[in-house]
Amino acid sequence: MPTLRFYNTLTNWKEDFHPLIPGEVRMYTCGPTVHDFAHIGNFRAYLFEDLLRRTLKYLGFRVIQVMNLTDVDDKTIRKSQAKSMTLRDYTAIYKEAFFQDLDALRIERAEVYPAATDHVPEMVELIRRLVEKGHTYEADGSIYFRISSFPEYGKLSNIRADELRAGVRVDADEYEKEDVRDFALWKAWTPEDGEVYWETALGKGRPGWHIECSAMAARYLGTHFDIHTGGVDNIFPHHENEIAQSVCGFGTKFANYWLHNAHLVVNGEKMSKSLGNFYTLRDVTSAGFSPRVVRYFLLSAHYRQPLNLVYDPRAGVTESLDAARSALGRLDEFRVKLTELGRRSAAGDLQSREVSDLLDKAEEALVAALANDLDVSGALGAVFTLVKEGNRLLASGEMTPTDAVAVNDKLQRWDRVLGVVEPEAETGVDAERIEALIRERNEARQAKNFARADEIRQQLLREGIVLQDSPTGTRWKKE
RNA sequence: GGCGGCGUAGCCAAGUGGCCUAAGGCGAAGGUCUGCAAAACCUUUAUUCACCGGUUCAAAUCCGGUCGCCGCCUCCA
Repeated sequence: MPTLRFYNTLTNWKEDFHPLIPGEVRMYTCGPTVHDFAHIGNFRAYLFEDLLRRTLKYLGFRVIQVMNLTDVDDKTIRKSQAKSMTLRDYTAIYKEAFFQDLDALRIERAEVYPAATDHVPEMVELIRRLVEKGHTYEADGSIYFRISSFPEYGKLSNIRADELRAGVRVDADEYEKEDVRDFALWKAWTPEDGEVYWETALGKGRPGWHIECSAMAARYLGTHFDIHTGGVDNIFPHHENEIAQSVCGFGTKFANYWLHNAHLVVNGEKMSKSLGNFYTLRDVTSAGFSPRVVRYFLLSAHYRQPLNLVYDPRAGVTESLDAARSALGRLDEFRVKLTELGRRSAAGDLQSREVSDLLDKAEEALVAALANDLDVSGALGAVFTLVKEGNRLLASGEMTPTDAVAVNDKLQRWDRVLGVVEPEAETGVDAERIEALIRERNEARQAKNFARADEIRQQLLREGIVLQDSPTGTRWKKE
């Protein structure tokens, strides 16, 4: 097995990975704030984390992943109030939608999805520890973390107090903070919070945003664990603050490796509602692209590289997703041929030397790429090199039925880490009727009645069914 | 202004000291095959890695500088 290496934001270096407990990886991944549908840029982050956990498992590690659900913050409170709903009812809608999207995108479930509102006692306990150790101060009933009490503050992001851009707004209602980087651990209740509050030892109020991750990570992973991930935008202040809270509160180290994914950009611009280039998974699937195509696209570039989605459906521009769909189509065609040939294999048949060498080399290339800081482009390169070589052997007749089974098995095995090989289940298609029409067409072709044959081809084409004749029979697929 | 990332073919995108006269995908051109149509296969599509210096026997890869792009700088993955 090649050495597994990750780029660690903490050290700005690609490092060899060594988990705290051999063979086991504990990771915390920042999850969604459930006040709206997640957009496909958000899913790039969750897909990166999915690739990370699948890669670790593929390489033989046991993985314990925790992803938080942030179901209380200013925005969420405001939006639920606007709908006259309780916080719980309101966030339930988006929690459900989030899990539907995860399933559609074939994102493996984490081991635990703790919701912030279910862990207030743990947060209160951590804040209490921070108060005891003198890392906090109180102002108007709210409790703030005092940055100056933690000399290591800024190590992750390399941001120093004197480097913060001068003149940038300091929220008017936070004038009482001693340092602009100080942040709220506990927010005292205000009338705008309405029904949203907890009566605790700290008073009536609600937790600050950062504290949930420190508290829930400790609860499910321990205070010192292996990997923490999130989008680059979280480096400062969120992750910096998590480190401060956890290290000061628990007195242990926090995460050993920090991995951050770059953003998805759309036509070279940041995705935002105001620019009108803001897309949810629902938007893209209703434009005719399957979640599998979206998964392939979002996964295809290295996670630390900004990924550009060339997409403007109103102008008919769908380049990126078209390319992804074509590439998957090529893979699907290959697998159909392998399956057809594989059916003729018999027990005791030998695999050819050439194919087994090809598979060994491909496996080596795939694993080496993934172990190198999740170089998924390199891994897909290995997949398509196998497709290309395999097609060559198929065309020249050098591939035996047993070889075909072996190649197909290999692709299926790889799908455990890639999650893009299996085609989407066809829905709304009457396969028996189509096959009956294909039989009729082939009889017509035998009888040289090509007019009838073409008629059937056209009829099916109107339904979006494409026929492909081959020496071994006629295949069909939905376009 | 500070911090971080990045600039590789028409487009997307790997490769971070020698196997690179640079993977893979999309697109394009020619050919083989084919009742039609497609797929597949073969060939072609970067002697070059933003630019300029330097280190080295050897650089897309390391160092310095220049130009350009993106992100973060208080709650956005």
